[in-house]
Amino acid sequence: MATIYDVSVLAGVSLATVSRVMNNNTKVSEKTRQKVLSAMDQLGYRPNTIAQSLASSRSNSVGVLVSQLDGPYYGPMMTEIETALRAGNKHVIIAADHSVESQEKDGVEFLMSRGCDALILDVEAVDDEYLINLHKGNTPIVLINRYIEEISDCCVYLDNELGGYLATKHILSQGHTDLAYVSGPLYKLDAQDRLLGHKRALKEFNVDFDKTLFYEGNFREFGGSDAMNHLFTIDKPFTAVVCASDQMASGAIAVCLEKGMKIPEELSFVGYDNIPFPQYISPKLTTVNNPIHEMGKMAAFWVLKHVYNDPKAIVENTFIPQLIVRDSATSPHK
Amino acid sequence: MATIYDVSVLAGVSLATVSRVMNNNTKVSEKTRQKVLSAMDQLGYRPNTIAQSLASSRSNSVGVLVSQLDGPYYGPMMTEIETALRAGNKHVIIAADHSVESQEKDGVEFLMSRGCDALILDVEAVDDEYLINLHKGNTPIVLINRYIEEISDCCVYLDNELGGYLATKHILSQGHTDLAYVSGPLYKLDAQDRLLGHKRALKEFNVDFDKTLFYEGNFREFGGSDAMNHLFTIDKPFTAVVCASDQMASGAIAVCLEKGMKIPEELSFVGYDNIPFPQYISPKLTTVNNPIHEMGKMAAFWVLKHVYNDPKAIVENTFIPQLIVRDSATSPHK
DNA sequence: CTGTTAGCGCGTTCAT
DNA sequence: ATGAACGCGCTAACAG
Repeated sequence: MATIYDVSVLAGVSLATVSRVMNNNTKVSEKTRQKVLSAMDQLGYRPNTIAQSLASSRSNSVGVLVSQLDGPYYGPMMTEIETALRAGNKHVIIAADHSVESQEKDGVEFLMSRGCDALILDVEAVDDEYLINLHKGNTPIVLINRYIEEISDCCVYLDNELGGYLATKHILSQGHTDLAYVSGPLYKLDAQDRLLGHKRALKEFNVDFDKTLFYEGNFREFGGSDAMNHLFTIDKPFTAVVCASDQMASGAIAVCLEKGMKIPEELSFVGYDNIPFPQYISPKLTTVNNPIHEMGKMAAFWVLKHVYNDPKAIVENTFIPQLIVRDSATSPHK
Repeated sequence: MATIYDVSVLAGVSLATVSRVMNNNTKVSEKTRQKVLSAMDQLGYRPNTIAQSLASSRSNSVGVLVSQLDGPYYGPMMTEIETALRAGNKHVIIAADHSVESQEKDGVEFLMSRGCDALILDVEAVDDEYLINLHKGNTPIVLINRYIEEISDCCVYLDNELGGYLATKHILSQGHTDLAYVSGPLYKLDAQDRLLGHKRALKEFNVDFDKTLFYEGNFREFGGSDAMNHLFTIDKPFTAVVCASDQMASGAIAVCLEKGMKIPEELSFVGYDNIPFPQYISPKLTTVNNPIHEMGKMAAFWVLKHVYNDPKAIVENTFIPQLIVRDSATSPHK
């Protein structure tokens, strides 16, 4: 690999000049600039980014920490982050914790020691205080899917309470009064907020929240299956089930279809997230849009703007969920 | 951030000694070793990996290039790669091309200039020659999902021809003789191989391949929908459709269910990949297992073994697909 | 506008 | 077993 030195010799200029044309901060005469450029070209020169980082104490890489890399949720988010950052010529270093506190902290340390210029975090196990402290450090952080008042400027999040409200309101508006609710794990903030929204809608329609028709799942497909299997054993009628994720809704619907039930005629469903797959099954899932890819992009833009001073990056912090009506919910059959 | 120098001062030893206890190559007396260790501890010292890389010309990071980050396919693969590599204390730098040749080459350059110790590539647009040349370079590469004879030792792949054969054989064994085939894009090798396997099974059962019942999709859900919409317009009977991916199978089945058809009674389906989702819909999809996460792990192990000399990493290159029988295919109704 | 020089933090010879 | 000194490839003052 050719170095900056080789280039300088071939071009007949000094080391510094070569560096200048690369970073075009300072003025360089057009003539020497061309000499350098052609020398770089001849040698097939590629700057050693490691050395650049060490000298400039800037790694041009941003760390991304998420709980998992698979699933319909993080994939699109990662895609947008990578695309946005690479367009700005930055790299993405990823790490996965598994919603385990120690691993989340580990991941942060790991990325920081790698000299990341900033961290994009989608963490749920660590507490607010830890993040507030982290925010005071030298490495800028941006939080996806989490709102902390004290550091709200670096939070990119969805109004999950509103989303929960919209989903349940849609069901109630169609005349249902006996609703089951399949929640996500309640240690997660988004699960909590969605439930809050659910309850608000209930109150608005003067429908009582029925604890026995509540099930805490894990956001995954089998969480939904488990929920239905449970709900069918207890002896309470219900005409609709509100699910806190599309994956759970899908798992739940599958159980019903297995039993030969007609959906939505016998039972209505709403999901949450608007992941691609349930658009392609029957019945097409009515759900709430979770613009996770947009949030990924915004987190990347936040970094581009605040860390790399990219003026083109405009960021939006708050996202508003929208109801997406498809075929899985209808009025209750009497 | 404390540096190696700070540690050396606090411990009352030289710079070199600190470096020695970190890399414990050379012998250090137990006494000084402890002094250094405690000094590091007190300062909360974390080595600057950038500096380590520059000095040792080893970045401890491996580049991963895939066509996309989302979808049920790459997520699990990335998860395994990240897990395996991080266990070996290596980082993952990711880049996404979009199956576009120029972007694939760009991605490779990008990762190499970042000083990656090795590259894990899941590329499909560049030709064999390019990869063979790359293989001659200084940066080791390992290919996922691609077999190139000349560099077979660094290929991790699935026998897609066999998978295609198994899927179709399963259908034929149940008595179907009129099969439609929904293929992936034929510029992709795996799509080609699956089709080859399909044809081999056909020949074995003395069934002619019917070009009019062939559709080239894009591996995605709507590719399957498009296929069915097309197949229903042409006036040819068929009792089963073999799909080259689960996503296409799902899209195809959805179209049928919309029309009120009974699956598999009126039409049988086989998929390919064994992604999670179609296990949770009705009917549960019969498919061929594609151990993509295993392949990701093996690629990581390959790097651990050949690049970082990890003796614990044992690697397997070839993977054998298996038929997974569920509910979407049955004998044809007469 | 351009060249000289001193680090960035660490690994690695050489001596001792 | 340990320390001094040099170099990895590049950026960033500081001169000129």
